[in-house]
Amino acid sequence: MTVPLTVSNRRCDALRNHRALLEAAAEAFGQGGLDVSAGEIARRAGVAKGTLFRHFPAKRDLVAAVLVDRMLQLRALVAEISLARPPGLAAIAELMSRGAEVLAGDRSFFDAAMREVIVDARLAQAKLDLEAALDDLVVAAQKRGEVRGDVAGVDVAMLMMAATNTCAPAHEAQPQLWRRYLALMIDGLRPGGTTSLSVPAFSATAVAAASERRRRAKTNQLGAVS
Amino acid sequence: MTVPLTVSNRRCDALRNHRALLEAAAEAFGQGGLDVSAGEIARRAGVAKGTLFRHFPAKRDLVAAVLVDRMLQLRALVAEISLARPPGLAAIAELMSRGAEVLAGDRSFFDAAMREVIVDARLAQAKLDLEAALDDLVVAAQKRGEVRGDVAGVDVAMLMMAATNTCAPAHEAQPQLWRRYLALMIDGLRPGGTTSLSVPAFSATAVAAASERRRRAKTNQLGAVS
DNA sequence: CTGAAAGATGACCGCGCGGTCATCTTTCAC
DNA sequence: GTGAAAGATGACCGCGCGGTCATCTTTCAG
Repeated sequence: MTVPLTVSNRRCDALRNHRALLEAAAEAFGQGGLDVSAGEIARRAGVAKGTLFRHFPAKRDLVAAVLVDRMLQLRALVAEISLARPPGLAAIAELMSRGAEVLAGDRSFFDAAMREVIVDARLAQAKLDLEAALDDLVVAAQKRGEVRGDVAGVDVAMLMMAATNTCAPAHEAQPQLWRRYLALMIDGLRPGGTTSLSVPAFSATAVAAASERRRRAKTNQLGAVS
Repeated sequence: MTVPLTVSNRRCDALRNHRALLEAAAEAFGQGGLDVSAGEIARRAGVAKGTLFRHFPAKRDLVAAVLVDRMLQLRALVAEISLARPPGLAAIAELMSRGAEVLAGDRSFFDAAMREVIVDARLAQAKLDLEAALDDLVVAAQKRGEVRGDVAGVDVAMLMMAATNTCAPAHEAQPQLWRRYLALMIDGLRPGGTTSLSVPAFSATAVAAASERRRRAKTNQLGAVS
């Protein structure tokens, strides 16, 4: 029996184009948000539009792939900081700072992409991994009394996004602006806060469930008409 | 000489349609963001598409008009709280909470609209008024030692937007989620923070200048080609 | 070297958008 | 009541988008 020598069963030119498309998409989305057209991305990657849609059947698949890359990048950042630093608020502050740097480079792509509810198995897994790693970091800091007890890992991600997204319109004029608001938010993580959080943290599953509910409602409505 | 009896020199049906369009646009943008089409807004207002473009020559003029309304609403909120409460962090906290309620109802419209650099005299004036009122509130709280000395009025607005915009994707599933992050941010406003802000606050003029610079660069580039 | 399969190509499609305009309707001063 | 001007109308336009497909090109096992 024959065993393939290459790990991937795809042709080498296909692999090259796939990588070029991902790279071009990451750069284009980072500069212009989700409004960058598929044709423009194909042009930047040096391939034809048809090739793009051969590798990514719909635009949202390309978006999902770029998002997965970003998630893995953030996940690696958490791992790096967890190994290099004692757990605590300082480690979380460094993570937020360097993580926000990544997000700020994306302009509003990350934000815009999160608004679309994208169903993609790898993306979901990357999200779960990242959130779990963040939870570990937060729990360790809480045990040392450096972070208030009522926050979770996902809150750290939300605050990073809050700082970078809100400053995205000013990115050209004030590229470091997000640092200002991130600093305020980090101080808000200290224990001794006077304001009760009063609401549970962001929940991706709750969002997905609501989106699904709305989809079904719309489908039923359309079905009743016809 | 004849003196007009009506304050406006427009016909009464035109006034009615103008108001209906503004109302429909505010509701539609609040539900679906800037992507809601002009045709859809006209339909909701009960007029034809041509009528919309008679009152607002371009879609961005309609957006600007709705934004001005929101700014005035927030401005009135600041005035109300300034009169009803002693100045201090508690007053700012209430303002942020009630202001964020307004913004959260808009979903991501406010956010999306701020990303487009809209040149509109009345909008610019409304922004300045709002910012000045916020500055007064913050300065008073700083004098009482309840707010760290290195924040400004515009920071309060930025944090309100940060909390609501970041939670906008979850609005359906967790309509109160923004309260959680707003609470963290308010605690970050207290004095005694360990993190230096290190960057000046958001500046609308800097953003406008950068946008203008980019526009001129692009124009020159196109001009050189032809 | 060869041929068949995998991949690349770009002209093409339908759609819905922002915006226009010739034509019809309403208002209101006189 | 009347006429003229202001306003309302909706068919229409050009555009650029996401996505398709018949045709041509490249790869690579045998």
